[in-house]
Amino acid sequence: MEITSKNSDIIIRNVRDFDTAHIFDCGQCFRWNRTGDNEYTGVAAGRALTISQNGNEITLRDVSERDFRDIWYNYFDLGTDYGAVKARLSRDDIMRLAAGYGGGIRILNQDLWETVVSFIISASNNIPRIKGIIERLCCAYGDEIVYRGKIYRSFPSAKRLSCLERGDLDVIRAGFRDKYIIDAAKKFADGVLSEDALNAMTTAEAKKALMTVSGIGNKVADCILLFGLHRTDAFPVDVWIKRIMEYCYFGGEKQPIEKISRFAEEKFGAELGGYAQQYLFFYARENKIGTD
DNA sequence: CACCAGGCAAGCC
DNA sequence: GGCTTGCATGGT
Repeated sequence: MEITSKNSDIIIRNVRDFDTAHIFDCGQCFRWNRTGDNEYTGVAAGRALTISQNGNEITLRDVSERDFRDIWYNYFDLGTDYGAVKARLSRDDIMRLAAGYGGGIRILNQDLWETVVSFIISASNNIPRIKGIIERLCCAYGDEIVYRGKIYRSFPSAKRLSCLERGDLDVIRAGFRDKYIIDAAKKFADGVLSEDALNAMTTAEAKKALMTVSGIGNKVADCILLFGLHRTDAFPVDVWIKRIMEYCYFGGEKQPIEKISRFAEEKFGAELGGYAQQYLFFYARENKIGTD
């Protein structure tokens, strides 16, 4: 992997295990949209970015070297060897298939607060609508970001949302989830929960702490652990994972979620669970496993 | 137009 | 402690 700066772009050559279509469509993030051939534009960490890919060459448009080093390198998890992750997972035949199919997936290092709210919104919802609600939330309460002549909006802070009153979230049409967002905002703004404190905890402790927020249950907590705290031992079991696990590992027979979680823990272990989950989720959704 | 979506909390027994 | 039900809204 070689990183160079050209005009105001950052170019990454000979990148391996990186595919924007896989990364942005494996269900981990909600603020990236296709804006052209092999091109996506999104907002993260208070910055907007257009990224395009041509084979194993990546271009980040109008980005300073400083922002690349301080923000995007880590955001795209460029320091992790996904080839090694896939090699270890591929000792299992099913995982070899899934990891081959979504071979360019990377688990982004996203903002904790944004993942907290995003996955609270995800409960009993579909992905297009989740994206719409989050976009309306940012438009209503995020800060303006000007990038390449267009206006984008940052994800609003916990402090900003914590002082909202009942009804202020009507405009985002989040349904019954609006009260959960406010509850989470108050806990994070007051410091009852904080990233530093959560980072100091074991995964099990952090999960328990997250679940004190109304609207964060078992599954949403696992998503926050994996996507917001980068705990790759977390293995969120949603309807898609449940279906593909039943289909692949249980002869198509229905299983309780708890049993699937235990099976994954034993099979993938603490180090590979989260990665396995992403490859399976992408494979299941792209191939509509279990929907007919 | 039903059905259901990356579930959860509250209310039951 | 396990099981059932209501929840807002809109995508398919």
